[in-house]
Amino acid sequence: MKQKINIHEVARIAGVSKSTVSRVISDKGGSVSPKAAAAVNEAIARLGYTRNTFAAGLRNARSYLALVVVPDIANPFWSEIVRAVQDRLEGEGYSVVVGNTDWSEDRELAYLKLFGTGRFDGLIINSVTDDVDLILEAGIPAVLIGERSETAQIDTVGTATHQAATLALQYLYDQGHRRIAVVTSETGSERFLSRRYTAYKDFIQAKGLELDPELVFTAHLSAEGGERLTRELLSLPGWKDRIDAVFCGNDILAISIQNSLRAAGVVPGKDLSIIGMDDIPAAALTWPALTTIRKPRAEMGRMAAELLMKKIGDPSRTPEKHLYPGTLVIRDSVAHLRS
Amino acid sequence: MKQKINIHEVARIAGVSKSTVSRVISDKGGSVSPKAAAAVNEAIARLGYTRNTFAAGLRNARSYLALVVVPDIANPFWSEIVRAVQDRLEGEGYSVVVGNTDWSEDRELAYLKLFGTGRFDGLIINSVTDDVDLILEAGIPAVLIGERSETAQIDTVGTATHQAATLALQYLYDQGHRRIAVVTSETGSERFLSRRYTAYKDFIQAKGLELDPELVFTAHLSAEGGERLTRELLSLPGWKDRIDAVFCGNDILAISIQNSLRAAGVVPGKDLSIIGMDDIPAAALTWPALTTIRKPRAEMGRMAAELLMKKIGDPSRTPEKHLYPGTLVIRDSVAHLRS
DNA sequence: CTGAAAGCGCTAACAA
DNA sequence: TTGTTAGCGCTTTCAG
Repeated sequence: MKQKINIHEVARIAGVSKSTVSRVISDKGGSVSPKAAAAVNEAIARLGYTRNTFAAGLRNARSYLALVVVPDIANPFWSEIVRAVQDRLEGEGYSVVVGNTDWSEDRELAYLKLFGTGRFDGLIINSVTDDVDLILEAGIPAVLIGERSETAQIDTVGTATHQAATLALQYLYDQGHRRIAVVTSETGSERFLSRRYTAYKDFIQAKGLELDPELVFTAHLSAEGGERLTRELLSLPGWKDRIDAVFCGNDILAISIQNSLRAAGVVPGKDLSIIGMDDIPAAALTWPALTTIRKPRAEMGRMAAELLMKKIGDPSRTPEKHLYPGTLVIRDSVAHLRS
Repeated sequence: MKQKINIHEVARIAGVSKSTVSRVISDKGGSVSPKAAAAVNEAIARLGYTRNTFAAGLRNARSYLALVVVPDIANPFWSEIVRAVQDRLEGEGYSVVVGNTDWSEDRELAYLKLFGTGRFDGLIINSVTDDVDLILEAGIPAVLIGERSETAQIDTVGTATHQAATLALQYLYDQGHRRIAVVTSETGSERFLSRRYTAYKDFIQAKGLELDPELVFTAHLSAEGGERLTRELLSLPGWKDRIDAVFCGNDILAISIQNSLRAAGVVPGKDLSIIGMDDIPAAALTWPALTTIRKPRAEMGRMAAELLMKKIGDPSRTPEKHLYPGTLVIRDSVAHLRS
């Protein structure tokens, strides 16, 4: 891509100066006569000129590049959010780099370091460590995805975890389940764990049920985590009489548990009810189809992108927090008990 | 991120000239005395200096940014390849931008256009359109993933589709299957379709079987495509006597077909055998677990990254073509027939 | 509304 | 082995 055509060449063809060309291409509203603008645009079109991002970046310290860091890009929940971010940001002239942490703090730190090289204008992140201070100190224009941090200092897009969890639990309850196990993330911050757990505890109490600590599990929110958890669950003495439903941290986990259960001769949705969270596409394809809580992924991604644009445009802006409610998607993985 | 610390400042602290600092940080092997190098490195560490990529890019027309374009990032097959590319390239000081085409030619073209803005040094792509000419003409340093193009003009990493397909078909044959349906991609180039189809045709002929055109299906290689295909398949008059196995274009499709079949009361792996291709993680988790052909994803991604680095380093290099063989992974989705 | 001119931070000749 | 110097292409005062 030998690119000899630069702003100077465009100016020459259009019969104006470099400055005028610059004013036209950087739509900052610099005053240019319609005639001059037209001439420039024509020259640009004719030459197939594209502005050199390095030179521009060197001047305005803008890379038009955003970094999005998620824990698991192979999980459709995240890939759809990333997609939404991409769609929105690309419309804004931005490119998006996707980072995958695999729930690893080290990888997350590596991405934060990569950000430090000054290549990116902004960051959208679902933090594993939840180390907001690091981001705040570095003065990085960032948007958090996930309702983890309590900080009001930083723009956040998330789901109302407590509401969503309660929704799931209430449905299980309505179907006659009373002995409900809960599985939360084994990675992630204490705070995060406690949010889902808090909803669980609150619910148990509100219904006047008894909280059995052995019914509170943690797992890696992945297919492998589901297999491991199932083994753990089935090895609980007398589990059949102690558990009639499992509320899972996400769909990937829920589906994996379903499969593992069936492999062990337990029929999910009949012998044991399963409810997930996220409503990834696969949830509708499993056997039985998974009952779960849907989160508005596209909307969340779009909003995250939106907030980032605003933040980059005005770094001193007061941060906003957008929490979206979950909705119940009823399928076949929860049995109806007449208790 | 006010970054006042530049090469000049480093030079001042280290007591050398800007050039010397530049020589140290761009490890091109410019001759620098150990003593000077040490002083520079110390100054860099002390000031927390990171080189301004725009300025550097402006000089050497290098962005240290690579674009990877795949058809479906939510498919673990692709996300693992991307991961491998990332791992390799990040070690080289590169960042990776991931593009998702959704099998859409328009989106692919949009990414090619994005590349044209000069932001990227290189491209790794699984082309939907297979429009290699466009890439070639633009003189883009690129590596193709997938065995589609016949061109020897461009570096390519892929799987030996014919070999892999034959492996699958032979296994079905060995298990006693004689009426084998095949499903290839409905999108993608004619050439691509014909490659898998050719293997099928060759196999049928080699075994002296009769080719039934109605057993040749095309589908979108996705979960939705699988549902649709299953309906199509089950509506084939007398399918029970005409098909005893289905060879699928990829695992996502195969799994979806399994689920759809079961929903229709047909037991996969018993009433109808299914064999996939890719060996994505989910293949081991389905019910029944999917028999499939494994492709060396990580190795392929690593090699693609490798080739791209070489190409960027020396654009006039003769392109290489690396085709990896598939291996059979036997699980439970293929019945053993005593015919 | 437009043009001239001064760099942004870095690298690569070229000299020393 | 080192330092000096001239830009890379663009934006942005500052005059006009």
